Amino acid sequence: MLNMCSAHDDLTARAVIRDRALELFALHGPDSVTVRQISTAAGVSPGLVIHHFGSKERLRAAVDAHVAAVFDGLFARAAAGDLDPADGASFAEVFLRELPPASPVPRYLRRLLLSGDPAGTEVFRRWFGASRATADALVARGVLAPGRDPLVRAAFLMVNDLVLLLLRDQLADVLGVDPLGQEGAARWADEVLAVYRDGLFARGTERFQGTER
Amino acid sequence: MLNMCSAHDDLTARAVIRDRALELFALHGPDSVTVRQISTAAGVSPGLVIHHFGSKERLRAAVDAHVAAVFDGLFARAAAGDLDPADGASFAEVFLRELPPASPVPRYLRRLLLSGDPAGTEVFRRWFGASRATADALVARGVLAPGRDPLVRAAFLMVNDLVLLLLRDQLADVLGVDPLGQEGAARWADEVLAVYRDGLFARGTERFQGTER
DNA sequence: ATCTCGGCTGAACATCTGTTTAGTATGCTG
DNA sequence: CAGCATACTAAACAGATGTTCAGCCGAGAT
Repeated sequence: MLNMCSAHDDLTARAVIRDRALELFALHGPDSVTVRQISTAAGVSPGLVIHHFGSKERLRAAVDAHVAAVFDGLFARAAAGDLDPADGASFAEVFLRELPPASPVPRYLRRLLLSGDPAGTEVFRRWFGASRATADALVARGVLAPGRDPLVRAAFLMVNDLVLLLLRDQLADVLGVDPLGQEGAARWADEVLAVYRDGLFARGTERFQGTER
Repeated sequence: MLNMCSAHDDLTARAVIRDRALELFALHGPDSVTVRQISTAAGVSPGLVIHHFGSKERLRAAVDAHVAAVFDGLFARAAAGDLDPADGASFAEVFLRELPPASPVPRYLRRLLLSGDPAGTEVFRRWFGASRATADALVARGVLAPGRDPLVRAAFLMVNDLVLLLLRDQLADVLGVDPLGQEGAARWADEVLAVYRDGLFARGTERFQGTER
């Protein structure tokens, strides 16, 4: 099984520091994490962290770049058709399945997107580009209706997907089931597809949709 | 001089400190903001901040409570039908219209939700409760179809709305227009309503829209 | 063998952190 | 009036923070 933790050699202390920093940053936010916490988590001295990255800020930038690279890889594989969308066809789900179960990357992405960091904006742009591309493809194949405002429609579909990553914990709280887990994802996809298929409003024809899945 | 500490805020230094802290917390995150920054922003000494709130952590809690109270007020007014949903019927839009244009509250809410703070979870719960109530009401009036999974459907509708607050900046970036501004909100609501009405998939009956590509 | 060099450490550095303390001014109450 | 409580400040405190520095260690080159 291939791991996307690093392109080349992996066990170098530099990479260990970066990975531990990623985890801690994702969990508590970069500002609340100290160099000493990172260094002890990586089993090295605080000085070595600075020695390798120059400063805490540059370490943060390196982690940003690393996460962006992970997403680049995922987008590239998605564009190459390497990842089968399966049913549901949700980027978020596919990505989550592609990463290790306890990967800190999604959590870090939340921080990246909601903090307004340029690196987060860049990932968002790329994600949107991919979303738009697949939407266009589905429209070309006659599956999706383009709508009057394809740009906005693509954005709408994308954030409907992305929001599962962002609000996963809160949704799990009120729903009582993890919307990205086994059962929750099924229920969520079911309902979303129902809306996408039949719309939201009560129709004159009584709601009787025999189409079971 | 002014009266002593009272829950009913006005120009008391305590309230000023709280408000400046809210702004700074919303902008940079509570962990990156120092007591001294807050005190100079409020025009007081660092000691006074501690004198009034006991500690920085308790100040943060006070700000959380204040934001929660603001939302409580909005929810109460919404429940009382005091806010007209207008068209589009988006909670996020209505709330944003109700707050001062440069209010730090939405930005603070983002942090609250992403940080997993209990206060954020509480606001989310309340928001979901309100969402579910209005959804139920619309179903009872025969406007909305309940769907097979009303809980999930209500959550879906709610986060479709909430995501505009969370990703406003990123969406504005890729769309080229603020989705909560004048023009952007209209375009967004148009497209969302179209999906909610007609669904997403190309129907047998072709709708001719053909201008693009 | 020596030399060198990069990974690495331990202790120190200056600065910044939240908080405390001592003290002042002012208004309220007896 | 004295007495007291409150809003507030200036200065200091202990500890944490990011960073620097002198030096150790082991491997590869000469």
